[in-house]
Amino acid sequence: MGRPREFDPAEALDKAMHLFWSKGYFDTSIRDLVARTGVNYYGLYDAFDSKHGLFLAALDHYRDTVTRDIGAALRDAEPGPDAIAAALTTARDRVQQEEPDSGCLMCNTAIELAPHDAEAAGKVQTHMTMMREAFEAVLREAQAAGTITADKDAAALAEFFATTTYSIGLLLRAGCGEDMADRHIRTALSVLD
Amino acid sequence: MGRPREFDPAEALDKAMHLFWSKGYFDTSIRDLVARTGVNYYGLYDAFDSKHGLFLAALDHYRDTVTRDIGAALRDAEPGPDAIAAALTTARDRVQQEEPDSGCLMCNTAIELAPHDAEAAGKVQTHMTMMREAFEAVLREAQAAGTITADKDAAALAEFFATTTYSIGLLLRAGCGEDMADRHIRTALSVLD
DNA sequence: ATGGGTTTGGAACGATCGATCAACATGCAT
DNA sequence: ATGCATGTTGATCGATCGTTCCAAACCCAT
Repeated sequence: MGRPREFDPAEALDKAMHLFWSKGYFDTSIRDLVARTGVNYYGLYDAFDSKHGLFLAALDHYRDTVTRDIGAALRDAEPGPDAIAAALTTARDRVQQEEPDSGCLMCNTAIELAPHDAEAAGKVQTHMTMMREAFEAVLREAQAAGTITADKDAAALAEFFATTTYSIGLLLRAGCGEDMADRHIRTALSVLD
Repeated sequence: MGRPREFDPAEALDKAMHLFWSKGYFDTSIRDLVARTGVNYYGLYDAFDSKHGLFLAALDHYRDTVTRDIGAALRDAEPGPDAIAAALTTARDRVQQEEPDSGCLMCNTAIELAPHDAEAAGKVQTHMTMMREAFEAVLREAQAAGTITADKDAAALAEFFATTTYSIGLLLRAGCGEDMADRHIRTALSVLD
């Protein structure tokens, strides 16, 4: 009983994630978050404990939405170079449908917080590992199917493409433009030739 | 006449650069800078105008030292795959001799400030262009000398390796370790095969 | 030796930070 | 209809932010 809350925590988290995504952790204030989410101070603290707690929740939400879409694009295609290309271009698109120049939240967090925030660093590491494993699974399937030559090191390639996904976020956040991101994807894919 | 200043602005700038490099812009306070440089508030403001001015000066100083070393490694080697490899491994070393996990100041700035700070974004763009041009010059020489096949797109490769240099900073700052950076370099170099 | 001009060291400013709290609003259980 | 538990609202907290300022320290020109 008691008064029911007027906001939807999931919706608030999504809005908070987008703000952190655009402005980063330090440059986003609680007041900014209150304004963006429409949720009052008490509600935010009740649901997420602290600014830091809200940020960690936003990282999880990012993994469950944006990263999920990239993984889906990777697995939906026939295992081979096209699947890798689909994942990378999906990363580009998924990140560009955001406010311009937001980049990738995980990449942004890796740089802004990882060296000085163990919890955030852990989320980034987990994310990076997830990406690497997803790429590696597809690469091994592709090698089994013969769409990628078997003499290549699948583990090393998986790491490389996971890092390339981050690089796309980096390029877009740096304001280099979608064209440069595309050229980077094309060149990166040539390691499969 | 008047009392002579007790500190060397160049030395102070170098110390400030290392602090920004490690902690980023927002998480570094003027008080931190005063403590690290040993220079008083007045001296810092007199020499660099503001925290932002000091940061921009630090970016220039970074270009003139760290980036310069990478460019030197690139040009000192025989034009070809080895020169590219030398530049990338120098980037790795030059960045690792810093406090662990500092990464690359330009890459860090691209992500932390570029979308919301036009001046910082300009410095990053200039830096990126410098790197790209340096790689492109060497790649064209290598193609002329025959150490890299002439059918490859030197401009696209130059962009790719400039981005790869940033990626190395990203990996190291994310705490992925030097081994992963090495594997990334090795895989990236395979686009030249 | 002394006066004038500059730097030093750190106190102080207003603004804003993350976080808390108390007064008020609200809706369910009775 | 009433009481009570919960949510809302926005003022407020102490800390810290970037920046400014001032008195004391200092050196050089005279």
